[in-house]
Amino acid sequence: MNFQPEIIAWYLNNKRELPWRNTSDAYIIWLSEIILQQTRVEQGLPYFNRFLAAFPTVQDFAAATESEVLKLWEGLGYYSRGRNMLHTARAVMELHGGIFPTAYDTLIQLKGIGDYTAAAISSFAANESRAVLDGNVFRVLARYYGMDTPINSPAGKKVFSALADELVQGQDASIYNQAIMEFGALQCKPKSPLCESCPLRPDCFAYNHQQVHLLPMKLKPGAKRVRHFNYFVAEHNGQVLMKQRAAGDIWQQLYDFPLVETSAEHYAVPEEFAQKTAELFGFSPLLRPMINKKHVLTHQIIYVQFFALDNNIPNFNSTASFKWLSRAAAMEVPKPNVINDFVKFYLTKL
DNA sequence: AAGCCGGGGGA
DNA sequence: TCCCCAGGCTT
Repeated sequence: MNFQPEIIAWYLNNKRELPWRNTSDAYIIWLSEIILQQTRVEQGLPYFNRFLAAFPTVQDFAAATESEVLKLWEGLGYYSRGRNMLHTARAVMELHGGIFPTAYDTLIQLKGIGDYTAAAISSFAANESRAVLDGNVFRVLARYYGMDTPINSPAGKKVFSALADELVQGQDASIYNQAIMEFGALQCKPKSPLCESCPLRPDCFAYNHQQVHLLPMKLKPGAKRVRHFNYFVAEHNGQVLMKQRAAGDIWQQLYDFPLVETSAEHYAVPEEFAQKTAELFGFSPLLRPMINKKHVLTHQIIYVQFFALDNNIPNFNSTASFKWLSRAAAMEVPKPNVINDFVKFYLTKL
C-alpha cells in the first residue's frame, strides 16, 4: 500500500514555514542541512540565521577563518561540522568555481556531507530522485510497515534504505522527502505520537498491533566513559591563561584552560594531583577550588573542577597552544559550553 | 562494524 | 532520568 499521497497531502496542510524551504539555492540548503544534523529545528534556526547573515554566499564562507566559524558555531555541539563546512566551502570555490553542486554524486564527495545530506540537497535543490533517510524516516517506516530491525544496526540501515529508495520512485522527491520528515517530526513523534488524528492510522502496522511505543527498535548504546578534568585558572597582569585544544580528543581547536586529567574512579587523589600539576607548571601551585560541574556528552561523562591558581606564574609564557588572553579575548575565543559558562561567571562575578 | 563527536528539550 | 534530534567521520 502506498502512503505517499496522504503524507504529501498532510504536509501541504501542516508544514512549518522555514526559511530554507523558500529557496532552491544549494548553498543555503547545505547551510541548513549541516546545522540540522542531530539538531532540532528550533535549536538550529537561530544559528542558521546568524550564519546566513555572516556568510551570504559560499564565497563569503570560504573567506572566513576557522575561529570565526567556530565562534558562530559555539554552543551547538559536534564542532567538526563547523570545521568541515569551512573545508567544503573552500573546496566548492576551488573545485566548482564557487557554484555549489546539486548532484548527489558530486555532493557525497564533500567533507561533512554523507548519504542523508547529499540526498537532501540534491532532491531539495534539483529534485533529484534520492531518498532521505534520517531519524524521522526511520521512525515513520518502522511503525507504518512494522519493521523491527534495529535502526542503528548495519542490517537496519540496509533494509530501511532499500524501502526508502523504493518509496521515492515516481514521487516529486523534493516535496515527498520534506513531507515524510515533517510528518515524523510533528505527527509521528518519538514520544506521544498523535495517532488519534493520524491520516495513516487505518493502515499503520504499529497502531493496529499496539506496537507504536515499541517501534522503531534500537540497540542499546554502550556505557559512557567517565573522566575527570581539573582546570587551572591563572591570572597575571589582568590576563587569563588559556589553551587551545589539540586533535585527537573532544572539542578540537576550541579553547579551555591548562588541564590535569586524573583517573576516572575519583576526584583527584592528592599524590597524583600534586605530581601532575607540578609537571604541568614546573612548580607546586597554590590551588583554590572554585566550582565543580558535571558535563554529559554523547559518549562521556566529565566531572569538571575549576581551581584558581594563586601563585604568580610570570615565567609561564605563551606558546602555540597556551595563550595569555585579556578578559575580552577570553570571552571572544570559541569555547565548549562548560568552559563558556564558567568564563561568563568568572569574568562577571570575580 | 564499532566507536566517537555536543548540547538541549520533552516526557 | 532517559530518549532523541533533517548524521558523519575515523579506525
